[in-house]
Amino acid sequence: MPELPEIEIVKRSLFKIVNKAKIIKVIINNKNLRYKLPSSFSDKLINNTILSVSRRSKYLIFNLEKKILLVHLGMSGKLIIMKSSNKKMFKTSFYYNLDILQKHNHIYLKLNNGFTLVYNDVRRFGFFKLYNTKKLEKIKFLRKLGLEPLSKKFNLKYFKKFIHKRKKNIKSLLMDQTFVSGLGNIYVNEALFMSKILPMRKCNKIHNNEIKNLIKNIKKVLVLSISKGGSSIRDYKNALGKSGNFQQFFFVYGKENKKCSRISCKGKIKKIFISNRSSFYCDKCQS
DNA sequence: TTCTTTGTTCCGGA
DNA sequence: GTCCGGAACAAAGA
Repeated sequence: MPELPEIEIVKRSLFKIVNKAKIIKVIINNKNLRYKLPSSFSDKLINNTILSVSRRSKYLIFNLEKKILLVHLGMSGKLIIMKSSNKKMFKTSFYYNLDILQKHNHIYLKLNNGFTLVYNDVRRFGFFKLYNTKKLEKIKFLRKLGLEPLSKKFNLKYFKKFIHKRKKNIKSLLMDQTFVSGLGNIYVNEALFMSKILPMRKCNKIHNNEIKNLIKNIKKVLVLSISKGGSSIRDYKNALGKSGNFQQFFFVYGKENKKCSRISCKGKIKKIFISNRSSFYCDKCQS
């Protein structure tokens, strides 16, 4: 499930391939993504040059000359680079391998540099949206997003101000994209474990030193994950077909009934549902 | 057939 | 008006 680090890695891995490349052909196999692609999509996208790719939260922003192509990968979306001449494929992130099914290739963007960008999505919860503007503030998906977790402004002061008079549980707060944007279920579970805070704690009952530690751990787990992805990406050409190594860094996510990974802890990882989302925590060291 | 998975949106109640 | 939790939604695999 792509969250901020995975999107960041996709962005970085796309950098050399798509920058300054012109889209010379658009093939749509299935327009029924999260939002149905309008019939004008191909015509409006073709002949545009990709000036750069940036990221905001879990969104990829393809900066075209006079337009913006906004891409969200949903829960199973993947961008794959294909060498047009020999159909050889390169993954753009490490959280998936290359055993992908052709039938889930929904969009092909053929570039003028010999590469084709392929959008593959089993669940089709992702989307592509083309805007006739260069102004990010005009895009409703981006307008309401909270701070980037890695920004300096995401600190104790901001945290305290936001939770003033609020009392939702800490896990739902961290999942709230209008508060902090880019975290998903996995990193929220991991950061709370690292901070020894139970996911169901009310956010207004968490002490300042705990909040400081939590903020530190959120940044830490994101940076660590990006660095792991980076190292995997660097040799991705040699790692063709090799499955991702992402899961090995999880402490709690998907570890139900496993022993707590803290050496001195005798606890067990429990699974509960909070706001309909699976939540994992150690029953001994998180409180 | 039913359950699970996700981020996002919407809605009713407080 | 604002906040919160729960449900709905998209699709497909187990």
